[in-house]
Amino acid sequence: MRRRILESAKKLFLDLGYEKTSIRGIAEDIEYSPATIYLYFKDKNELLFALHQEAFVEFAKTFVKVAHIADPFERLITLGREYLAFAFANPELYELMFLLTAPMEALEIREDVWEDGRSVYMALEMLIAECQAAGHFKGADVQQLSMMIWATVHGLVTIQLRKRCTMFDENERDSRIQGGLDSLIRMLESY
Amino acid sequence: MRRRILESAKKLFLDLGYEKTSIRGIAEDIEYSPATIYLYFKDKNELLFALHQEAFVEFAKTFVKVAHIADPFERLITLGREYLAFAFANPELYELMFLLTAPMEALEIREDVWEDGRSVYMALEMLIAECQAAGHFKGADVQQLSMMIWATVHGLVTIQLRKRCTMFDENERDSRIQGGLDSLIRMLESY
DNA sequence: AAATATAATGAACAGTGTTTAGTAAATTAT
DNA sequence: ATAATTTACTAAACACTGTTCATTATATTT
Repeated sequence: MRRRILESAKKLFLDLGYEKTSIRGIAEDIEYSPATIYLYFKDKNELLFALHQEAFVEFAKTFVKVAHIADPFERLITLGREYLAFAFANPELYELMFLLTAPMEALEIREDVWEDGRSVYMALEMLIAECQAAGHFKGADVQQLSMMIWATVHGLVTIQLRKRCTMFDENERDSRIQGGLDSLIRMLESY
Repeated sequence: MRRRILESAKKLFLDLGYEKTSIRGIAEDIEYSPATIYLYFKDKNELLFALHQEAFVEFAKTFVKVAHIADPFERLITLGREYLAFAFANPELYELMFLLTAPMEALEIREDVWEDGRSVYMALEMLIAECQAAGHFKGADVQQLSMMIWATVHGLVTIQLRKRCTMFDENERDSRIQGGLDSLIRMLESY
């Protein structure tokens, strides 16, 4: 039953977005009463946290996708592109993972560590360390550089998802965002 | 009256955060009925859009604060630091400006251009063009670089505000974020 | 003074997340 | 086989949110 709820929630969330996905909507979709949801999930935040975890499973495939690339720097660049591609192909999943407050509130109540975020971030740090070992980023602090790289791609996605590139014409927004990524790549190349 | 509503809304929003600020709460604070709010604002989104505009007035002081710095590159670096400082000193204002969906929805209904965002972004672009004219960022595309720089600082703020640096110990989060900014500055210095 | 405009409201509507006492069905114990 | 217990589910209600609208009181104009 828990599975059914999650599948319905995911479907509605992807179709309608976060704000339009209600407990009642999910209950109606699975043809149960709203109170039934609470037999399986403590509250809505917990439900969204479960979806957040599932989104990370999907997202992890991005890392798998680039794993075959032998050169660490090439892998990093491709990962950056794949990160943006994933975010724009799955905006709702990206919101669940990195923007919505609900999942992190659920985690905070539990006083649990954010294992999904930690493991993905550590993978990024290790990749950047690998690049450095291969001769890139001379003299850079891996931790700082990792944060900077993540912040940049995350910022690009966020600016787009939360509609903060509307100062540009519609036909120019994508190229502006991609241009930001290109600029990052160029800087990393010349580091 | 419109002023009173805005002041109350701002106060409650800063005190309680976005999710806890309701039309009824504002109405109670000014001792009027909730329906009165709608005599002055079309809906909640419009109210939040008005606050969004006020937040930009505050934010613009960040630019004024660095304007006296003669060297454009120094000005840019200081602006970056002030950007983060502003965001962390005024998280709710930053949310209104750059994260919440409500203000942009109000703008979209109106089919208006995002003048606040545009003017601030253009100021950034001009500052970066000025740096380039002074000899920095050789060969860089100003538009791309501007987007990249904004995305980075915005990403850093967003990671913090939306609690996505909880994979780090609490006593290390600030230094990780600041480290990301330091990394950006270092890269800009060596560009 | 009468007519009109303005400012404000009580009540209600539609919707949201959540809780709880109760019920029906399934399972276990006697 | 019957009684007791457990499990799965729900109808109803609560507290709250954003919003609308017919109505009323007050101010202004004719």
